[in-house]
Amino acid sequence: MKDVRVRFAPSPTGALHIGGVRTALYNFLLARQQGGTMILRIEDTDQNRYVPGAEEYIMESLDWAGIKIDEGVREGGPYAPYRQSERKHLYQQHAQQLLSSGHAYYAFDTEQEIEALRERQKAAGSDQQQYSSVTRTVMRNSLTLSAEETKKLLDSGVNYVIRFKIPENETVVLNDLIRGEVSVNTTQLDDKVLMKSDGMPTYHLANVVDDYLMKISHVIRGEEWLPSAPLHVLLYKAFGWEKDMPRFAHLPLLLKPDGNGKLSKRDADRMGFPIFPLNWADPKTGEQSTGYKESGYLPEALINFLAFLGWNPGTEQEIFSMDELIRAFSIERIGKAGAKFDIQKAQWFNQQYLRTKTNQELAAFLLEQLKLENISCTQEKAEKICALMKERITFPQELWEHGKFFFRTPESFDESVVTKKWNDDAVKVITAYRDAVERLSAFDAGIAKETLEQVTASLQIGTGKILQALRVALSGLGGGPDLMMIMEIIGKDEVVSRLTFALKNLKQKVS
RNA sequence: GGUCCGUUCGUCUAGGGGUUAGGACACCAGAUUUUCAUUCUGGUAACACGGGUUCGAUUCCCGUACGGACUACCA
Repeated sequence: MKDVRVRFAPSPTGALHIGGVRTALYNFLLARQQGGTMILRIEDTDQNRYVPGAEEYIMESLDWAGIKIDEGVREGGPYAPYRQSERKHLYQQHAQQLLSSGHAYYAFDTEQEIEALRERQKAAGSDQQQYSSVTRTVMRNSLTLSAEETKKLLDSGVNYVIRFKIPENETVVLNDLIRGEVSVNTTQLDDKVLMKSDGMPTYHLANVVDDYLMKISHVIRGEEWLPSAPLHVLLYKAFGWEKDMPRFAHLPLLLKPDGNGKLSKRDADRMGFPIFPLNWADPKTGEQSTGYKESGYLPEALINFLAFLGWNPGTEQEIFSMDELIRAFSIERIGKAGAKFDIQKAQWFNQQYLRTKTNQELAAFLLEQLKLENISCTQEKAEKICALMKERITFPQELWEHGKFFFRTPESFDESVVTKKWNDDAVKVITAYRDAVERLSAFDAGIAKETLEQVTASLQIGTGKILQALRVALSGLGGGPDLMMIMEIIGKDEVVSRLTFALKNLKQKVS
């Protein structure tokens, strides 16, 4: 068996779509598992759609996701260059080869002429595509024109394209690793443009030439390519590369969470989740998009989630590290049907991965957030807070969002808790407790608790009755981590001052 | 319209000629947590439909329906 060489081949027309990340991932998993090579090829043959920065964005996104590239524009490699715009001469050369072997021809038709053809076909009620084995005989091309006329036209500098001459009435059989045998008759295929009038190849030519030249063993790509795969097979045949043709695997699509259809940026925006791995500012429209990274998703969680969208190991294990995925992955276990994108599942994975982080790792997130808020905090205190918050959050930013009270005296208090729990007993206990704490010389969670119990015992009021009131007085919230630990972290002085503040501000609530 | 691909709980899916059709997310309930979250336990919930083949089909075959992709000098 030949070496496994796979490629991820995005075109730099914007940010990398999340579906693209999954395609890259599957390629990467196969490569790593088989000790093969992962290639990143930039398919920038459409100059009109080129977006500056997109290429860098793609590479940064893959870096973040942990998808490592072995050969590519940045890494180099034995088959460089890896940017198609820099391989122009190769496509020219190969197109010439097809021309001389009779598998391709020049076509001089203008846009208007093609449009007219389309109209005629439509009027005739034909299902046939615009440029085919029957219609090419009535168009202006090197098949209908004499050699002299063709040469004259070529020399005159008029626009022309090179089209593939689809064989007549032949059944093309494709053996897809995921879908099995897919066959189509060539009468259904049209004479696709191979070389555009600007001298650039189309995807079809470039992809086949490059995959062959780069010795790609497996083409793993989205299902949207399935309809043109037979054309690619025909191209391999025309070049005489049939025996070196890569294996194909067409991945099921990622579908929108509700309704039907391919997952789009619109859907993501509408449902309020990211579609791109990293933040992206569209240089053309100026539109800003928030990425998975910036939304607080951990790369390992996203990867785990994505891996399971269309693939599963056949066991009941759900949590897989990249290494485990590499070991367990197989193309055979990729499903055929499209997978709806369920962001809730992604959140669950994130939560799972977040709690495997050490307090130290989590503290880094918190400290970073605090810096933005201009709040200083020691490493030790941050770690203590993280230990307390870890099991209660899904995203790292919630360390701050749900833990603001560790750093800021609450200015408002949860109304429903106040209404239900702020009563005479609570005021009595909290007043006495505040005074008792004030007299303390040492203070920690244990002492805080002991002191509280003494106070409630002497007032003959159940601790449980007033705990919620104490919590809302200290944090402003009705829920949260262990109250005694909160007090330990904010410290004695802060406890006293918060209680004083609450007592003063909530007094009027007592009925 | 045409071509191709697909269809198991709401979602991701396992399974496969005879199963109580399994798991996970989500949802609901109970327990624990004197709060909230976590955790634990339990629960609701699926083989698109119609014909075959077969002793038997959700599983194999053929249709139908539905859905999707493609149908550019875009990838």
